[in-house]
Amino acid sequence: MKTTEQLTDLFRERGLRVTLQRQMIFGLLQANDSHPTVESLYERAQAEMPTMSLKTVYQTVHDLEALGEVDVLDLGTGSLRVDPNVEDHHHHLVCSSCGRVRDLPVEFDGLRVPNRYRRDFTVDAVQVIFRGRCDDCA
Amino acid sequence: MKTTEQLTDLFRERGLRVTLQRQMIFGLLQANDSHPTVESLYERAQAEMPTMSLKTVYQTVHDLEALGEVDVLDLGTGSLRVDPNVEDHHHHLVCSSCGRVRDLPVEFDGLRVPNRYRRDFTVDAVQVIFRGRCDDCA
DNA sequence: TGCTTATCGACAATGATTGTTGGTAGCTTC
DNA sequence: GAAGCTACCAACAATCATTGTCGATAAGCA
Repeated sequence: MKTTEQLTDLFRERGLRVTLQRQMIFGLLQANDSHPTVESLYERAQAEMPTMSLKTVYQTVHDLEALGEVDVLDLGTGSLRVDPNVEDHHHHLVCSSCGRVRDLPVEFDGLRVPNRYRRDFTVDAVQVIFRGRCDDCA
Repeated sequence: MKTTEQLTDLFRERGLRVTLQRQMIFGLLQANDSHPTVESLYERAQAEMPTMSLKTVYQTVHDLEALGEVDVLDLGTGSLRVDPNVEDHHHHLVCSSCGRVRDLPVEFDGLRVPNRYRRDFTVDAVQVIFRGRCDDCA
């Protein structure tokens, strides 16, 4: 995703207002590869800004998603994960127990739907999820 | 998954009781490749057995899952999908709009997590989801 | 500086799934 | 075939993540 300054400009260009709350959320997501849940972003934000509301975090995350600055992933862990790395296409390794997520580079490119199975469908994305258990949970 | 008769035996072996409700659900899942939601199974069951409860469908589906007779999938469509095809490993093509699901054969076997990314993790499954739009939704 | 309106925070509502409970009915044993 | 044990049933309430509503506030523009 872009830097906080670039996001500020981008939001204003689109007629969106840049508030302290939003700037804090921008900051929490910068170079964050922990795939945080919305709830966990909220907790971290609230520690510094006690009036932050959960709704505001959801709202801002969805605004960022609409601008293509983050991916909001459902990895089957019960809640959505925010992934600010939209630059490098990658896959995910997920702990089935605690929900921890690790990014994986795409070393097996060319995953395609065989032609005869494409009928009636326009395919536009592949998501690969490896599931397992992290050492802390094993 | 096994036939209704085989499932009846299997349930009894495990000390589970086989009721009319469960047999009806077994029947609804036989050779069903539509990846139904629990809710849709419930609706179909209720049409023939008006007293069927949603809880019973959830319960039975989870019992079948525990016995390895169905997979319960979270494909990001908002509700769980029941997949009775546990025999042939396969992947899925999902319509982002209506949630329709099609099975895909595994033509790209050997998807592996590169060794250096496996540290601290024991990987035991891969899930590949192709996303797109079906013609009805396009 | 003042105005317009997007955003805020508080609260209630939704939808999918699970917990609880008294009564019922499968299965086993005799 | 009858009796008893207990898993299962259906109805209801509760939970969790997420979204809708709304009056008050403050961001950005003129």
